[in-house]
Amino acid sequence: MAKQEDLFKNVISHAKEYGYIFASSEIYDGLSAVYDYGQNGAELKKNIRDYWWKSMVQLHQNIVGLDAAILMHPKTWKASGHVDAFNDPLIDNKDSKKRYRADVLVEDHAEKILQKAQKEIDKAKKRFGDSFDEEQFVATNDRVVRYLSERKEILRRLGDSLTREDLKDVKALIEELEIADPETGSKNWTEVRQFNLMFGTKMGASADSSSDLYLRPETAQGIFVNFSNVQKTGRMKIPFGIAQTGKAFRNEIVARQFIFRMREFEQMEMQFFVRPGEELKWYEHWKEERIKWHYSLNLGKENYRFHDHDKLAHYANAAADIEFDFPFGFKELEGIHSRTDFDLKAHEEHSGRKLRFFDPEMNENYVPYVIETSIGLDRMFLAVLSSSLKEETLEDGSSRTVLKLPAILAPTKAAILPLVKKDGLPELAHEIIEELKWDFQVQYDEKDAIGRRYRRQDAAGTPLCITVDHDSLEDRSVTLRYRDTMIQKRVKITELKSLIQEEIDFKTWLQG
RNA sequence: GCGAAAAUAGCUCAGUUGGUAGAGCGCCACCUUGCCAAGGUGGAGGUCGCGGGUUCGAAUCCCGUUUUUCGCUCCA
Repeated sequence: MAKQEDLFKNVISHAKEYGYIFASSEIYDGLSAVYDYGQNGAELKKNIRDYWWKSMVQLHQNIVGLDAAILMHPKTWKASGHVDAFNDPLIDNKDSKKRYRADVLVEDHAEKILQKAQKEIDKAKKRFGDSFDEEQFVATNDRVVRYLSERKEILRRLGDSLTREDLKDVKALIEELEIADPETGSKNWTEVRQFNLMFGTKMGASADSSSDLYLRPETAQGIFVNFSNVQKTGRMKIPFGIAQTGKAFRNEIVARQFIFRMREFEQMEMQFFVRPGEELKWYEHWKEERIKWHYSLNLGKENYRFHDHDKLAHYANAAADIEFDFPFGFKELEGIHSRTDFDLKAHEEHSGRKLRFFDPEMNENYVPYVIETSIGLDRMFLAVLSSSLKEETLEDGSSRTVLKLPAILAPTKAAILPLVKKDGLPELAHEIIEELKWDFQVQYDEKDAIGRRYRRQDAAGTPLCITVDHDSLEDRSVTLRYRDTMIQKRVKITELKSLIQEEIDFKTWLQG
């Protein structure tokens, strides 16, 4: 376990040292669970996104892209269920560490008072028998009247406080009523806090004319609300998919583990629309397709596993996660969900628009069922980064740090290194860069001994080094050195382009 | 959110009973070497997380606060 922690710390500090990931606004002490991608991180992230996009959109005639806005009409989140499902006042008990809904605690307490009143009524009923006038008793009996008005007052105040969002008063109420933890009896409570997973914001410059909006907590809804636009303008026939990458925001209660769970994160997802009844077939299909995509990057098959959900979300009829063995254990990397027609139907109801497809084969129209594949780009980034960082012991007993990124994802494809920084070698190196930069991200480095420069590129994840020496001036050849094997080859400068291309060829990578 | 720990140079850290900061690596310049890291010379860089307090004097003691990490908790 301690070893795992060390490994994770290594990944984090390596990510910073080599310009992959920085804490957000670090000069102001950082912002919790928000991170920035540095010069190399931005490249790696873009390359992962491209690898996904190409495999989804470019390779499938029936999948098209979309780039929906982060801000959406507020009704979207009513329809999706996000507004109601994640808007609770919560309170923690400091002793038992249990978390409760504050309003439920108070309501339960009020219910108990009602039961007390009921007991009085029942007792009286027994005593007086048939002559018992319940209405009169309830209106006049001191105890019952007191109980009932007490209960009424509590509920009135709770409702009041909640409407005014006065959480301090809810806490005060809990304290005044001496409500205890139902399980342990402890009255040691934290403050009441409103938990809403969605970030709110305002549209419109002045406060009084503005309307409340949310930053989207998932990108999926942007696809659903555009279903008809894309289907009609793209003349899409079922089955077809819409793919999208983009930022989403969640106000996580606890956001931890580096870029694994961030408040601002990027999703890559594809919603695949199918005929009702065929969804489970397609669900299996995409499970298989997606795991193949992951395997193609050679991060190690043993690092992946499926986790099928037993407990399904309100909208799903089948769901599985692809989990990855992160430095802190197997965790969700991608979700594949059979979302049924829940979302499109909900949007039909809330918008009053038809979100349907006329199926000529069946000669009927229907709300399509949806298979969703949704992968966290930042999580994929972490999976790639953490599984690529290796500490190797070489034959001579020395060690080197290598970032064995899949070459197709590496930020820099090749470093061009003059053996010495004189005798015209830097000039030739720059000529080579001028030649290669049109096709590849390449980098020049002349500082320090050649061996040290190799190691520096190893640690940064550059798959190839090209070294220019004195012979190069004569024979127009250079040394090509491979990061993973450390093997060196003498090659013609004119061959470089195709040799680099070979290392990062999309088809070769994806088809393994 | 609760509990614990930490915060000193870009990084890793030292700083003795309180006397206004050091090392190694890295970085920059120059010299030297030249195909698998750590040669020489010179140099830049820190109001010791922030705010108070005690004291003649605080990186060091006290209080508060912020951030980070770990555990618990939560997780469409």
